[in-house]
Formats: sequence, structure tokens, C-alpha cells
Amino acid sequence: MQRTLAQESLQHIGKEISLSGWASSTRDHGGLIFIDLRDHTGIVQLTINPENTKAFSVAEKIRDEFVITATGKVIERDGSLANKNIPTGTIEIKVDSLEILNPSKALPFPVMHQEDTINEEIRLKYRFLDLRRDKMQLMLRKKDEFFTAIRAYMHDRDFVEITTPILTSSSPEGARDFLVPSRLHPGKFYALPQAPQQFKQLLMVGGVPRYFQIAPCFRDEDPRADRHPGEFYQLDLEMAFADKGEQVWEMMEPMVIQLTEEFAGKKVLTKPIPRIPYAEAMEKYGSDKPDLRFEMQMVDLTEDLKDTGFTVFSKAIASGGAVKAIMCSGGSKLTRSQIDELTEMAKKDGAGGLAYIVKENGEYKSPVVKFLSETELAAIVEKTGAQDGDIIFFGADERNLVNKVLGKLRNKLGDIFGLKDPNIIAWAWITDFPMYEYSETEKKIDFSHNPFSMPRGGLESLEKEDPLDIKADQYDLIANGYELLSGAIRNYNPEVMYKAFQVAGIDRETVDERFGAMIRAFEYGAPPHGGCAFGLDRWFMLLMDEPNIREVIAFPKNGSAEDVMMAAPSEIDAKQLKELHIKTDLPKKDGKI
RNA sequence: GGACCGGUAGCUCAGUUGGUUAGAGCGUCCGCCUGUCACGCGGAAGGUCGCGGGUUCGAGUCCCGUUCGGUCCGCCA
Repeated sequence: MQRTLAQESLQHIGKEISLSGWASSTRDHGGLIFIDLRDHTGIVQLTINPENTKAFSVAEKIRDEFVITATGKVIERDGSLANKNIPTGTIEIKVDSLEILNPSKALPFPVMHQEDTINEEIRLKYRFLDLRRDKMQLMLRKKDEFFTAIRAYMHDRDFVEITTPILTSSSPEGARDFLVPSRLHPGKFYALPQAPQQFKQLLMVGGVPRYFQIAPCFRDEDPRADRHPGEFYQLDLEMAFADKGEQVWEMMEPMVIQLTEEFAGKKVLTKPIPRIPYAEAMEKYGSDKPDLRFEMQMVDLTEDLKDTGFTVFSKAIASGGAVKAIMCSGGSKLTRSQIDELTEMAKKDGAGGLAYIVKENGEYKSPVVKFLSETELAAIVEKTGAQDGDIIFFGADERNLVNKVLGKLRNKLGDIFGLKDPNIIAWAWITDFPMYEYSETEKKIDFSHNPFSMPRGGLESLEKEDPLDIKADQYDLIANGYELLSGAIRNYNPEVMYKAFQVAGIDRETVDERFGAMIRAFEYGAPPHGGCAFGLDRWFMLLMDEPNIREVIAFPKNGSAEDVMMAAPSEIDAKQLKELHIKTDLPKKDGKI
């Protein structure tokens, strides 16, 4: 007899059907047994009568999550017996024969009938059971839908999906590589790609006009709630003859909007997607990935307060710093301990403290207001637009530090005052990233993003301008405080490339050694090109309202980058190591390895 | 590498100012039950209170160390 799915059984009233699935709940009444049979389409109730002695004795043995097959007649339930809570509640299967295909040990945690409160460690160890839960089943199916929609969109616009090598050489992203020893070349290593960056650019030289790939990427860095350790998937794409960011942005925007509205059913805050230069984002929001679902912009008070009697402000300004403020509407409701907590946060980021003014009943309450002149106070109120019931926070220090501190404060205030509507996605392009930045750790000029971006002004600006003033044709796409895409118009000219690396203190020889393949290719008629890559797991997580990326990955690693189910990473046989000519040299801890 | 939060039965949790033999619900096992639907009723088994040390007459509870997990910073597009 052909197998029927749980949901389909509704269409077979009066007929004999066969169902296979998991026992989701068993209710043994002594003289009558009910079993909820579950498959991926839902649940249907089996009834087993004692007259059927064979089936009944099988049914008595069945426990949760046994795999069973039942054959029987679909019958309509009497009205009073119907279960309104399930779609198949108007019918049940009167079982003729019942078979246990495979029993299950007692479960390590309740698989069904339990909210999300199970310890994640144990969920990950038994991920195969965890995946049976409705929420995870939905996640897997939605992700398939998400990937399918993306592929359809890309194909519709003549992008060609091309897979690129997993065993390759180190790529330029700047994270730590995962290395794979080569047996055939003792002492040499492959690197897993941090991104298919060089290959996609080589495809442009190879005459592919539009490339994309849902590409696995590997980076050996520590995790975050929105960053899966080790591996993740990007929608990687590149377009030949794209010499302006707009060409890439306009290609991607319809997909971004379509997936937000149609796939996730959320509202896009601003259409078309706004474009904000990096410098402006830092000045207004103190972040290169601000959450734009709420305004709360910083205002610059440096000019207004340069002669102030409040020395914390005037000293910061005198030493070349800035004084900025953000106004939080309704902020007078903050308790003293909340303000203390915010102050602690600011101090942790390097601020000396966190000055504030509360406006209440037309009066200004603040530890600092007595140091401010009437004109200064008037300027502050006018620029911030503070009304009764509001609070103004100040940052006074080196400008970048002020931006950072107030930017984090802004984000926190957005949480506290519930300004982040989960049904809205505020997309924005952040453009005009600086080509270089000064690395405090290495005490030298370094690429601020990807070294393969085209510097604005090309060779001329590299030769004449202060490197820290040079902008790159580089952009991010952000949403609700997450960075979801990064991209650039690429540098396809070998001479400009060498010069760009030289500015960052990397000589021609090193460039040839690390990126020789790509530079050689650029000597043979490379078209201008540009592209980008989306972080798909993170994007999907945002669309699914999940705060943690592990919830949207079928088999995630834990926070220590381990697969606790598969026990990876693990030690390997001495034989394997020998074959690879590898000896381990582990640091000693308390005399033990 | 650093900071903070957490770890009590298979699971979810309670455990008072430090005080008798560490409890509950679910699950498991046994018994009863013919209309339940996360069935119900009765009974049983199940604990290195993460681990080690200390304070104390006495520690799940207080202190120190450590380990594991999570979040954040560093790191990372």
C-alpha cells in the first residue's frame, strides 16, 4: 500500500491508508490506546482497539520518538471528539496493523512539547533530535526557500554560478587561515578560502561577465552571537565592467527589498535604500553599521563650547578633540542606576565619564549645568532639540573616541527605550570607506578594508595625497545594526596595485608572492569590475528574528568552535601525522600537555 | 588573551540568615484505566549540588582557585 503523509490523510476519509513517522505522544487508556503519529507534514491520531490483539500489544510498547508504520482506515471523528488544535483533528486512523520500524532510547531532552528552554549544549550534542522540532524544521525549509529565491534572482539577471576551489592558497581578507597539510608536498599547506575573492576576480579576467556563488568561507576567528566560528556562507558575486558602486547597488537592491518584504514579510524603512558616506555615519551615529530604525543623531557642540567654564569640555577641545551630544527623548525616566550603568559602559570604551543634562518642568538638572553659561546651555538645547522629559548625554574627548562612545550609547538607548521595531528593516549603503587607516597595534598604515579596492583618484592620489585622506570605492550594506554585505569596485591595474600595497608598507616582491596569480592576470586585459558578498547566515538570522546565528545553521559549532556532536576538532592517528611529516609541539600546562 | 553572567536528578527548575535524610513537574520503570489529544490515577528507581581547596560544630548556600557553557571586548567583513 502506498504511503500517505499525515496531512494528506484528510483526503482519504473512508479509505485504507499506510502512514510512517515518529510517535509524538502515546496515551494508553488500558483498553484503548491513542498514538500521535508525526511526519514532516504534521500529526495524525492513531486509535488502537484491544480487539486487534496483535496491533494492541505492539502499541503498548511504543514510546516517544519510536519510528512506526501504521495501516488502517481513515474515519471521521464524532463532532465532540474532534481536536480543534490540529489540522487533522476531525479524523483519526483506526489501526489494522502496526509495526515498530525502530525504537528509540529514552530521550536526553523532550523533543516535542517544549519551548526553547533546553540547554543549548545538549541540543547541539543531539542536534539530530533537536532538528525534529517544529521550529528547526521550519528553519531548514525557510533557508531552502531563501537560497532558492536568491539563486532565482541571480540567474534571472544572467549571473552564472561557478564553484571555486576549497583547497587553495591564503586569501587577502586578513583573518587567520585554516590550513590543510599537503601529503604530496611535505611541509607545504593549502589554506581554506576566507572568501573566493581572487578566484572571482580571475573569472572576470576569464571573460565571465557576471559570476555568483553561494560560497563556503573559512576564517579562524573567535565567534560572536552573529558570527559563526570557522565557517559560514556568503552570496559572493562580481560584475565585469562595473566601475561605479551604483551599478552593484542597483543590481542588488531589488533582491534585498524583495526578500525583506515577500520572503520575511517585513517593512523596508526607506526606499530606495539610502546611501550614507562612512564619515557621515561616524559623525551622526558613531558607527559604520548604525541601527537606523531610530534617529537619535549626535550633534557637534565643539564650536559652541570651546570657551566653556566646564574644564572637561574645554580641555578636550583645546587638545584638538570634540564635544558632542545625543538627546534621548523621554530619557528623564532613566533611573540613577541605569545612568550609572551607561557611564560604566562609556568608561569601558575609554571615556573619562558621561556628562548629562535632564530637562524636567522647564528646569535643567545635571551635575554639570552649573559650569555652563546661559548662551552655552541655550546652544545645547537648541541643537539637540531637548524638551521637557528628555536627557542629553555628552562625550568630550578625541573625536573618534567620542563617536565610538556615543555611538554605543545610542545603540543601548535604542534597546532601553524599545526603539527597534522587529518588523522593520532599515537598510542603508555605507559608502566611501577610507582606503587606509592607522593601525595602533602595528604602528603603521594599513588597509582599512580589502586591499583590492580601487582608490579614488587612482595612482595620482596614491602618490600625492595623505594616505589617510584617500577614499576607496568600497561599500557595506547594513541593516538594523548588522553589517550584511561588503563590496568594492576593484583595482584592476597592476601598477596602481603595487603602489597601493607600497603605501601600506608591503613591497612588490611580497605582493607578487602572495597575490601574484591575480596581478599576472591583470597584465592580460583585465576588465574593470566590482562586486560584493553578503553574509547569508547573518542575513537569514535577521529575517527570521533570531538573536543567535547557531539557531539558523543545521549543524553549528559551539562558542569554542567545536562540533560537540561529531567531536571535531579531534586528535588524529600518529600514522596520519607521520604521513604528513607533522610533529606537534604543544604548550605545556602544569607539567602536562 | 581580557571582562561579566551561569552550572542542583535524563530534561525544566525550587532550595529561606549556613542547620535533620537536598525537593517538585516532566521523562524512565511497574501497576490500574475504552475517547484521550502534552490523557488521568497509584507506586518505584534516579543526585560526586561542575571539580578542588578553605572558613565553620555544620557548606548546595560564604571565600579562593579551577573547569565547562554563554555574552561582550580584543580579533574578524
